[in-house]
Amino acid sequence: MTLHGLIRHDDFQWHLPMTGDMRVPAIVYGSLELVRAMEDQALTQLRNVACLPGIVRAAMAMPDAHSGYGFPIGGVAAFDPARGGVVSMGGVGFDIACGVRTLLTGLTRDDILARREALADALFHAVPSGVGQGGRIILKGDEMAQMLEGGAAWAVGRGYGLPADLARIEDHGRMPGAMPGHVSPRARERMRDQLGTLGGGNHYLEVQWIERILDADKGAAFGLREGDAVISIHCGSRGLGHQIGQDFIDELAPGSKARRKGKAAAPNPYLPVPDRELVCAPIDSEPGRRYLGAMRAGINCALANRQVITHLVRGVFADLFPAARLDLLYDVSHNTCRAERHLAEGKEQTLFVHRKGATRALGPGHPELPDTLRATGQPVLVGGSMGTASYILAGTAEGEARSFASACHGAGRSLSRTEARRRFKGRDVVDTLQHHGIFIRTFSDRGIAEEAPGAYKDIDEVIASAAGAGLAVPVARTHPLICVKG
DNA sequence: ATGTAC
Repeated sequence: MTLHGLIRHDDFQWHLPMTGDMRVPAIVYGSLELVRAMEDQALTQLRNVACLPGIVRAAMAMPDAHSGYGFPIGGVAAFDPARGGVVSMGGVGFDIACGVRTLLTGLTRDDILARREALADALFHAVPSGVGQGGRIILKGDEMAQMLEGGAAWAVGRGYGLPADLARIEDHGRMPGAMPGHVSPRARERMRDQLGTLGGGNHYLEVQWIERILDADKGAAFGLREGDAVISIHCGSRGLGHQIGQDFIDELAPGSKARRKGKAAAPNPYLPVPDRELVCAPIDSEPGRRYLGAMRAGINCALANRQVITHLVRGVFADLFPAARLDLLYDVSHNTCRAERHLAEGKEQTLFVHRKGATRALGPGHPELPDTLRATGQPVLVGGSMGTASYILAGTAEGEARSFASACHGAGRSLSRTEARRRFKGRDVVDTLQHHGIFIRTFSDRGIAEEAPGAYKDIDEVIASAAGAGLAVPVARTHPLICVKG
């Protein structure tokens, strides 16, 4: 059958054949229900991505995909630098290295319930949240450049967290190749007091309990037990990542800001692209290398941010649950472009994989995994919407082969922020969730309305699709107890 | 996502 021009390949995979300027086909992973509900604009964007130079195999959409800036959120695309492949700001996403990390607590749901009000208040107090909010750490002198260069490894060196944390972070907590010199003064200025802050939008700090283990062996290997409490932190590179993306779009998209200011727009030989929002530069070009260097600095910023927040959370638990030890399960970014080795067109090659609202999912045996995770595959952390379940999955060999080792990153929006604000009232949403035993702490009623569970797809359906497509295997389903929301 | 516009 066909839907939106997609041809059904099997229960969870749909193909968009090459038409017009497409250089490769497009693939959408998802159940009939999810694909039927997918916005036309997300599919148009996917088709546009398939037109970009140097794209390899296919433009892909994960089951949680929806429309974004240029690329769909939930989009995956890999480019070959040797064939004019590009890097795109819209393909990384504005919030560079936005991601999730999950901490084990060794505590049970009942332990948390006994101190729930105090814990919710203490976390809300300890971790600054909200749009534009700064924190108590001010980066001075060379510290900004060191943080952008060193990521979570820098943070651990400064006493924020434990050396053992680093093995449980992508790239061991530090993305190599960062070029802080290509991060604008304005981007740095925005970050000056934002390290260790959650931000707004869909970012959160949740205490969750494991209501179901879905794969006993992998669950045990991850240290997960039914009834235990875990902590999930979802945030990114705050104003810095956003400013990096904006700076490069302004530079590379003629006719945007530079022209408005009366300056000559920087000549960009790489445009036109099918959509101005897909503005990009060849990986092997001066601006491409500069953006990659700045973007990698943005990745380190997000890794450092989640590391510092972890330290703040540990401080809270040290007060309220002195016996608890908060071990890091894993930290994954879901807005990145990474150079990775993949088997494509019959040979192993280095490709630049954009994952925008998509999670890397390495299968068992992958050399980049730490020894402790080598046998199970990479933990794939998929955050649900506020008040709904989240999942922990594991990467698979099939996923490595099919989707450049990528899986979904969340529930995925089903309503725009504007539409969500129109339909829901923040106060009501908080009351309803409280009634269901989920404690929300926030400064922003408006943010709550935008993030209402009803504005998101059904996470269970998304996970069933990712699992059905073989992209990752579900290991545990968690449910929120406390949610600190920007 | 975002000092939700400079």
